Amino acid sequence: MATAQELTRNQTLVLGALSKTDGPLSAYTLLDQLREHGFRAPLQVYRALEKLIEFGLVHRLESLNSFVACAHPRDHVHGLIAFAICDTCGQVDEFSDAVVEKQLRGWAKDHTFKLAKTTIEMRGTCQICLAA
Amino acid sequence: MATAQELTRNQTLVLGALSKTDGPLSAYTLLDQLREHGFRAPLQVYRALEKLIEFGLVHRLESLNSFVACAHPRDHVHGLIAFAICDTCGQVDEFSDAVVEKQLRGWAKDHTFKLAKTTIEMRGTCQICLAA
DNA sequence: CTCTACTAAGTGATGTTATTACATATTGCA
DNA sequence: TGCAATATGTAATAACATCACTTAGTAGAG
Repeated sequence: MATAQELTRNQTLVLGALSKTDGPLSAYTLLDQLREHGFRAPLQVYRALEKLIEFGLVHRLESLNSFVACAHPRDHVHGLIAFAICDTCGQVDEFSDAVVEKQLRGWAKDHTFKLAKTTIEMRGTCQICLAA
Repeated sequence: MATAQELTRNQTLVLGALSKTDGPLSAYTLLDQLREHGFRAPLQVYRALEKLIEFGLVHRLESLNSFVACAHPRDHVHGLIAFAICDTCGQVDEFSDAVVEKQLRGWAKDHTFKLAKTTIEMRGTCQICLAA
């Protein structure tokens, strides 16, 4: 499997755009931002995203239909990841919780459910926006 | 706030369609099923869903862009709900886990994050499909 | 070296999900 | 009755995602 060392041009461009942005971006926002680099069609973005997600460099936020660069790309195998998304400013906080992971894996084991992927997304208001 | 006793015609139709179906339905599938009852436009479905979700009678599955009838509509105030979704047969298992809820609420408290809504969705293969 | 198989990329069309904007109707109640 | 609030109808459009087909690059087998 390819690693971060061997990203293609399109993958590099998409990851770059996500990395320099302080929050999630939709596929079409990415497309618009990358038009100046030659992107013409949604599929160019979606294909790059698919690989980047596979590599663990990008996460998809299901409740937002958007994408963020992974906050901890060095940790090759971080377990289950949770997100706290501020509905006011759009900031995303990425974290892991071993207890939550243990509980959910336990449920899956108890119910003979073969877990492929888990989504945990908390929506609300972040500290900064609460203060403002 | 309205309760299950006072659903409008459209809400009743949408909830009925979801209830008699053994799995999640998309808004447009609901629309198609309800055309014979006079539905003509997506908004009729989305507006009914919005209210039903507010009433706690329906849940939205973010990772599927679909909707399911609540498995425990009697429990007025069940806490945080998690879903196990079989990617093979589409079956959805709805459950609560007090420990998970405690952990996530704890994270929110520690980070002064005002929690509005939490999504937990596990994707994988259910027991029945594993056996098959 | 060159054939083949595989992976990546380009392009247009299309499919799917969700909302905006505006008009009309119904309901609860002073 | 008449007002306010809620619900509904309808068309258009926006936002998100994939399909089908084509072309190009790249790595290994022979």
